[in-house]
This record gives sequence, structure tokens and C-alpha cells, in this order.
Amino acid sequence: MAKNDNSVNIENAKAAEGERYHHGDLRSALVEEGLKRLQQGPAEALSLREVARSVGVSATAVYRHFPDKQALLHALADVAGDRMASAFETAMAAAKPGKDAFDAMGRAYVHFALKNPFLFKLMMSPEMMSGIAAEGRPRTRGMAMLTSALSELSGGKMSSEVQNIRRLQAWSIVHGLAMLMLDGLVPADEKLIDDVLASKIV
Amino acid sequence: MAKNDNSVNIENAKAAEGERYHHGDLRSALVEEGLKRLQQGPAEALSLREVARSVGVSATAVYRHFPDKQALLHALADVAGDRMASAFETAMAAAKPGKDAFDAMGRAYVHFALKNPFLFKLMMSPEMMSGIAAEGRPRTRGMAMLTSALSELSGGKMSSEVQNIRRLQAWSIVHGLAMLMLDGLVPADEKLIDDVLASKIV
DNA sequence: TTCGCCATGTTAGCACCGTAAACATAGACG
DNA sequence: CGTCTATGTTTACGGTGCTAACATGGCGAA
Repeated sequence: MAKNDNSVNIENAKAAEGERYHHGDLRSALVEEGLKRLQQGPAEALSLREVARSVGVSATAVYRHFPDKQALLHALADVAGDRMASAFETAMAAAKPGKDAFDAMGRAYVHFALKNPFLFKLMMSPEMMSGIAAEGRPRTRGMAMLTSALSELSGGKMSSEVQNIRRLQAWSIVHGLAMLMLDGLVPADEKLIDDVLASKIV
Repeated sequence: MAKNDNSVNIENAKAAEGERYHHGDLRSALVEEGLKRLQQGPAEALSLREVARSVGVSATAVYRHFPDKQALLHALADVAGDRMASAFETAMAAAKPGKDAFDAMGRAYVHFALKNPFLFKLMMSPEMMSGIAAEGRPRTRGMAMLTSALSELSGGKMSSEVQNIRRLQAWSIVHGLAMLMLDGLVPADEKLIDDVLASKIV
């Protein structure tokens, strides 16, 4: 067993979770803990000190792995983007091509948002998405999938400008519905989602 | 001049803006200052102490007029709601009835959001809108106007359920577009707004 | 007018936050 | 074995929202 696939075996990571001075894989643990908290509350309510405490490490240890709080949030947004992309993939796979797939994407979008409200909101926040820093980062993977899928699906017989507008219309209605439901302005009713998305434009 | 209309003349309010112990109209001043700051930054970045400092009063004076920070934010959201309602009124007045008025509402919605991004976001946030506490409050006036106008406009020859769905579709697309542009995910282009809203459903 | 109430301010102090600086530990590698 | 360096720790600073206790001063009743 010379060099088999024990790829990341930095001193056995979390095995023997004693009180070693060096954690083993703090960065992952912090992200994990962050994700757990984003299942229960908004990113604004996420405190570095609290996360560190939960992981069992001093508050400032976080700074060995993230230059500041924003950086941790960016990492979490990246995970969110990946998860959203996965959701899209399975949604697309389960639907047959054409308009069916199109609707599937829309529903997947809203469902992802409703099932991961805080993760979704974090990912969509200007701080995460804006700026060239976000270009090509994992957190944009979901968005990239969405737009490219919409491009394919929304019919190729239109000029690219019209196509672009159709795409934006689709994105708007889906995003708007998700936001309205997320913010409690509209009841997050399953049937309502179907009804609203069923007869949508495009 | 027995009892003429000097309605609110509490020691001349802001006349002689000296360093009197009692401010005269602190509450209004705080709201004013809050609004000023919401023109330049998000509600999350609004600090009570800073607002108090700007108004020239101690940090804790705020608590004589608002039980906590949320309360001040609620007051600001109320102003936002009123302003949005006004925007709708003028938009409706300028448009002739029918589909024209309908489009006018949509554009007014997006424009209001883009011109008052932080106020809009504050107003729409769950903390402001959710709960029965918000029912009938000024901050919901904009929303109320919107939905009632949409009801009237979206044609009366549909069942109320279908009507409801149409209304929600309209709201979704308009809200979604506003949010995407607000969050920088889509360029806030004037022409783009027209294009997206022009051929919308309903 | 004088007294005292009380709305409206104040200062002091608490617990929390993000973060910088300096120090401690221990694994890796010469 | 010795030292370098990645990764932890403690300490400290200035900021926050908020509570408690005290100060001011305008207004109505005695």
C-alpha cells in the first residue's frame, strides 16, 4: 500500500477528536459549522466568535484560514453555488428536454431558495455576487447553469437580443416569486408555485 | 389669534437650533437622519449611536422615542411605504386607464426600487413586513396600492383565483427584476426594464 | 409664585462583536 | 537534533445595542 488514495490525510483529520493543539482541519470545520448555522438563521446573525466557539477553538483562530468575516461568507456562498448547481443538474436530468425541462429549472430554482433560504439569500447578496472577484467562482456556478440552460431551452429561433430578454423575463419571475415567498410577502404554497410558473412567458 | 393653525408648535421645534437640553423634536430628527443615511447605505450599516451623534444627541436619547433599533427601522419603513404609495399614485395619474396604467405601475415599482434601493430593501425585509404587526401599517400602503391596482387593471372577467395568480405573476416579474438589478446581478439599464416589462404576461 | 411631576435628556457600564498584535505550540524537514 | 513555519492562543482596542441611574427643565396644580 505504497501510495493509495488516502488523498487528504493530514494527521487523520477528525479522528481522535481530542484536545490537540492543532485542530487538523479547522477550515473545513468552520465552513461546516457556518453551513449548519445558515440552516437556522440569516448570515447577518452569524458571528465569527460564535462559530469559533462551536468548533471549540479561540475566536481569532479563524483568521488563520480566512482574512476576515467576508472571506468565510464567501466560502459559504461558494458551497451554496455548488449545491444550487447540483439541484439544477438533477432537476434537468429528471425532466425530458424541451419546455418540460424549462419548467423544471424554474421550479428547481424556487424550491432551492425555499429549502435553503439563508444560503440562497447569502449567495444572492451583492457582497457575494458583485465585482469581478465573483467571476468564475464556484458561487456563480448555479447562476451560470441557469442562464446557459435557459439559453438552450428558450428556443434557438430568436435573435440573441430577444433571447436575452426572454431569459431575463424567466429569471425575473422565478427570482421574484422566490424572494416574495422567502420574505413572507406571499405564502410559500406548493400549488401556488406551480400555478404561477405554469403559464409563464417564454 | 386665539387658536389658529400653529398645530405642532412645541417650543418652536428647530428654530434657534442652539444647544438646548431638550431637542424639541428629536423623534423627527432621528427619522430624518435615518432616511438620509438610507440614501447612501443599507439598513444593516445603520448604527443608532451614529445617528444619534449626527443629530447631536447622546446615544441613549434615542431610547426615549424608540424602544429599540427595530422600532426606528419600522418608522423608516413606514416612510418608505408612504413614498412608494405616492410614487404609484403619480404613476397611475399620468397614465391612461387600461393596460397603459398597468405597465405604468410595473415601471413605477422598479423605478422606485432602483431610486431608493436601501429604503426599498428595508421595507421589503421580513422583519418589517412579516407578522400581524405590519397589517394596516403605513409601510404596507405601497403594497396595498399595488395589489388593489393590479386587481382592477388585470381584467375583471376572470375568476378571483385566476385573477390572484395573474396578479402574483405580475408582482413576481416586477419584484424579481427589481431585486436582480438591485443586487447587481443584472445591469440597471432603463431600456432593459422596458423590454422585460413590455411583453410581460397578463 | 412655588412646588413637584415627568417627559426628555445625560453618563456609566454591560456583553457582545470584528479584528490586530504578540506570543505559544508542535509538526516537517534540514 | 535544531530551527522554520503553519497554526493555534491571549490580550487588547474600538465599535455596537441596550439597561440603569441620574439630571434638566417645562407645565400644571397648590
